[in-house]
Amino acid sequence: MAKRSKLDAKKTREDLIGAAMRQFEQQGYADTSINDICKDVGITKGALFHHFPTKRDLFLEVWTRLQVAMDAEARAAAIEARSLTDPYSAFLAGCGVYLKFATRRDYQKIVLIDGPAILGLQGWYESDHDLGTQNVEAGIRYLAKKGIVEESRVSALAVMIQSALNGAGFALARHQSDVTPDAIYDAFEAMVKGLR
Amino acid sequence: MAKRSKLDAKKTREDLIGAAMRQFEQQGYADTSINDICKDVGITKGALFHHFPTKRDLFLEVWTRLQVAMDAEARAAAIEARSLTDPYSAFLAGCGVYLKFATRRDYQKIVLIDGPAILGLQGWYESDHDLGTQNVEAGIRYLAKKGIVEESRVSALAVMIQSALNGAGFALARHQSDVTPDAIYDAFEAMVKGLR
DNA sequence: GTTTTTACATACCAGTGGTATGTGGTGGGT
DNA sequence: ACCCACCACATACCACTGGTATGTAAAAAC
Repeated sequence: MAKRSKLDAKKTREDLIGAAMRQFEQQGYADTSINDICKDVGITKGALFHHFPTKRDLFLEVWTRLQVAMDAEARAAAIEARSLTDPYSAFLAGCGVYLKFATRRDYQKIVLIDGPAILGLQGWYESDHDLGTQNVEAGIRYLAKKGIVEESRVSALAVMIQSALNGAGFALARHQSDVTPDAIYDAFEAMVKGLR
Repeated sequence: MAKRSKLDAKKTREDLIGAAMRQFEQQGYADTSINDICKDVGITKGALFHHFPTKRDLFLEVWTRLQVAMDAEARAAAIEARSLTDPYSAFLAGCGVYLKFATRRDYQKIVLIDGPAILGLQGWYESDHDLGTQNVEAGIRYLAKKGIVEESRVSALAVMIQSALNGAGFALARHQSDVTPDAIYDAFEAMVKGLR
């Protein structure tokens, strides 16, 4: 046992998050046991509970990592598109990134499916104020400033459009014959275009 | 112990479902223990596992009850509105009923939040084919027949609009100042009207 | 009237998340 | 150079969980 330095502690913490990320994605939160995660990392429960006071806290960390990754990518895409083309397609670009994440297995299982059940609706929206909502709402608010949608509808549209993208992600993950990525993009554009 | 007839068995079964419904709503699936439900009903675990082979099956029964109730109400509202006015407002009437359910605490907690985590995406859609999706899709398909939306977009629009209504229900439940029922209805109409 | 089935109760199990405590190495203060 | 508080773990233990195996008395079937 030569590992006691602070640097090694940081590493074990990251290992824990990594192992938890994998197992939460593959088996879900409920079917992932603390012991399994520890065995995966090669430590004992004492270590895990030293880094994370509860299983929920570990999950929250994993959840946050995914949200932050999504946020960064969406923000970058929106900013880039915004400077190149019109605000409308900039908004669509941001939505495209979010939709991409909503199709990913890990994002689905951890953020969209287990997230609400573990963190609760309160925690879901309180924890970092749900970066997904923030992004979509920022995009719509931008459209409102440009006069494309009505100011009073921004908040309501934001929650609905974000949810719509979530549902689209789920539908795509199911690989139903008539719900293809193209069909989703097409229908989404048709739905959003009507706002003008 | 005079209760052994089939009639009494039916009653205990209903009692179990009722108690489970309440506790699943108030404490969530994970924080509701089999023992608590049994204590509530006044029986032992042996009886519960006689009626439901697993905790998940009991949850599925509760989940189904809610879905069936929603389906009946939505179907009735849509049919009534359809015979009175145009297909478009008939569709809106059905969506209104679904939105009403999406705002209810029990429907939120059991069907929308815990449902996906417990049943999984597969089970969510397989169990009775998700009556919510069925209803929304039927409405949109009806609109397509009337030439109001494009036939090819029906499935994609269905999943997205249903999800949008879910998100709207959650937003309404949070009582945010700028997301009022009126704002939601207004924005939803604006979003759907654009499809024509 | 006997047998089978139903509707429970009882006793028990492995595994769970969580806690209390122990312990050896590390790093900062002097 | 020494000391000691603290840190990063390990160990041992806990109440409780969902689930099972078995028992049992009443009801239904024949």
